[in-house]
Amino acid sequence: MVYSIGQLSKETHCKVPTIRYYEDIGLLEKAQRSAGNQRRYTSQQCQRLHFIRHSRALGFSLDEIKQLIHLQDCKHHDAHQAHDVAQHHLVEVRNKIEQLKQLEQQLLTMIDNCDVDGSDDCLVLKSLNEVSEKGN
Amino acid sequence: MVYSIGQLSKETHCKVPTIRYYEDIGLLEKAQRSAGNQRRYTSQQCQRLHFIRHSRALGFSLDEIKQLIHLQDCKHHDAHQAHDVAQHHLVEVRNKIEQLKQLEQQLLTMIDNCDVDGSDDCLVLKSLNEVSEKGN
DNA sequence: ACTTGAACCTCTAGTTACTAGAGCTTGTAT
DNA sequence: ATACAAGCTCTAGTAACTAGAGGTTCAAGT
Repeated sequence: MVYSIGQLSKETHCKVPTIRYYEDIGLLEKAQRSAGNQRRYTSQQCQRLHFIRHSRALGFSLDEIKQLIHLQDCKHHDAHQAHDVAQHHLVEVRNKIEQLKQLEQQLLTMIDNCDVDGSDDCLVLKSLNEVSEKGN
Repeated sequence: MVYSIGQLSKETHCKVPTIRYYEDIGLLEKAQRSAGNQRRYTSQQCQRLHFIRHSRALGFSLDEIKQLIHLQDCKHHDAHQAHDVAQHHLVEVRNKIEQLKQLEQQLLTMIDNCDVDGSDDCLVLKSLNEVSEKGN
């Protein structure tokens, strides 16, 4: 099976300029070209792009994905390196969730305070104007 | 009270280049200048920068903050517009939390599967290679 | 008054992960 | 043979800053 860039795009739900971008930064190897200089992809490359998109959907950065791909290509890697990358990413995701939950609470408090008040001024603005001496 | 940019930076925990950046994009009004062309800030501007940093800490985008500032400056605004901006932001934060929780689950599953297996290959890579037909 | 050095100035470019557009060429179907 | 979709390259734009170069000003100490 040989794919044009448009076909690959449909297959992987990855936009055409994004595919070219991945090639530019060396995440996808340079595609073969047709007689007229158009990109032609193999199933292997399609598989790799699936891997990249799947990883992106899980929130891995392009840099992390580069590492994962390297681990895949390097036969003699430590079995647990990919595991470590994933583990590290999990920790980051959990931190992010914690941060956002705190944020949610602060927003809620702000909005609720405003609801209680029947006055002309929205307390949201007042609340944002209060200098929080706590954070850093 | 008059502040130099460095003093303002300390007061607000906002880096110097960031303050200049905010001025560039029109989020902070242009500062007065000393005889030697250095920026001089008033307490009002300090207050405004506090407002901006506080809002950023709550995850508002610079665009949203521009709206909030406009609401503050415009005397005859609808009392609930700022409320709406905050409410909308809250929804976004909650969506983000939901997404991240799903992500956390997928990562956990991936990592756990790998732990169970005692083989040479880390299943994290295998897992990322599986084409998920579900997502879009 | 003079000197030193920290803090300031402007301007350009880099970061992440793409996206959009201009202007041109190729592939394919009729 | 011709039309037009799809491809090509290259540049620039997005968000929210950050870093660096190369030069100027301020304030404190002598």
